[in-house]
Amino acid sequence: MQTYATKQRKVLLAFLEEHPDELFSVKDIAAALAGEGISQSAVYRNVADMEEEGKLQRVTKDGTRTIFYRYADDEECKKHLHLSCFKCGRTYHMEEPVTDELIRTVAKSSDFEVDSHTTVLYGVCRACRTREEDHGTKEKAKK
Amino acid sequence: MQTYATKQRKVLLAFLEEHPDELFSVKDIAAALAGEGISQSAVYRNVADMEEEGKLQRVTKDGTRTIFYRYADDEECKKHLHLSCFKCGRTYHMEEPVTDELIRTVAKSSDFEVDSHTTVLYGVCRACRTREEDHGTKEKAKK
DNA sequence: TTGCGTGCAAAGGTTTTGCATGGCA
DNA sequence: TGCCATGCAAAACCTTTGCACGCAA
Repeated sequence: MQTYATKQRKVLLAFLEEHPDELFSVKDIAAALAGEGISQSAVYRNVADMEEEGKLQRVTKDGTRTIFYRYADDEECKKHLHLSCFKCGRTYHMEEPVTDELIRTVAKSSDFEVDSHTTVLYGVCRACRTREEDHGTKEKAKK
Repeated sequence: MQTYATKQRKVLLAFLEEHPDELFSVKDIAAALAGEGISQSAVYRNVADMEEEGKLQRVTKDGTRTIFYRYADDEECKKHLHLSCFKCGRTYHMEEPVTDELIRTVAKSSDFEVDSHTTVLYGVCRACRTREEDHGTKEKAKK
């Protein structure tokens, strides 16, 4: 796996490295790289490889049944868990000590070894909560 | 949404209630209910509704690109997070106090509100770890 | 030169939809 | 009776594959 560094792989990798923390479906990637000389099947094959190699983390997004990916080959990122806001789609990085504590806690209480590469915590980020509150206020004000 | 209690919905619900903690793809459900007089499209439509209503939790399973669902309408289950073992696929229920603590910790450290309905922690359960160790031992013994 | 990875197009699956009909309230 | 939900089949999508060719090592 990943024996040749083809032009297509370089293009894909470069694209992903330039957009860390963003979520892409295979389709998104194919569309973004449409002019770069990489076919749709090459995207599929490479994404599948990269997921196996652990360079991509799979993330789901609320409404759709589609699977999204996030570039996750950063060394630092391997040490902590990620938070994905399902309002804005932004990715947040949990602090390492907090991550470690969380993993230890679960290990102790449930005898379960959480895998930080596969696991993503979903919820709502600060920015989105604030925005909602504002909306709420405005809505009230209107009435 | 969910205004009529049709025969098909009852069948689907009954099936899911009988198999809590198990993961099903839409296809699995359609297959299991093949003889029950519910069409594939009805399964699709109902599953989509139920997911929106929060009765089903979406879970990913390693290899495949398929999305699985877990019945999650139990009142107790709404109070805690779930752990999904990616070796055996079993679901584990995190204790409520631990869940609360985890959510509080993340809220405090990252200002992020974890949603226990959307979030699933993936990893390896005790049983699977033990099994692997055994294998390891056996492998060594062989050499 | 060797053989992996690519592109293309076809095949294989999965999910969604339109429309007429049946069944719940 | 009035509508919502279903079934069926077609359409729309998405993903995988076979094969010949090009390119990295």
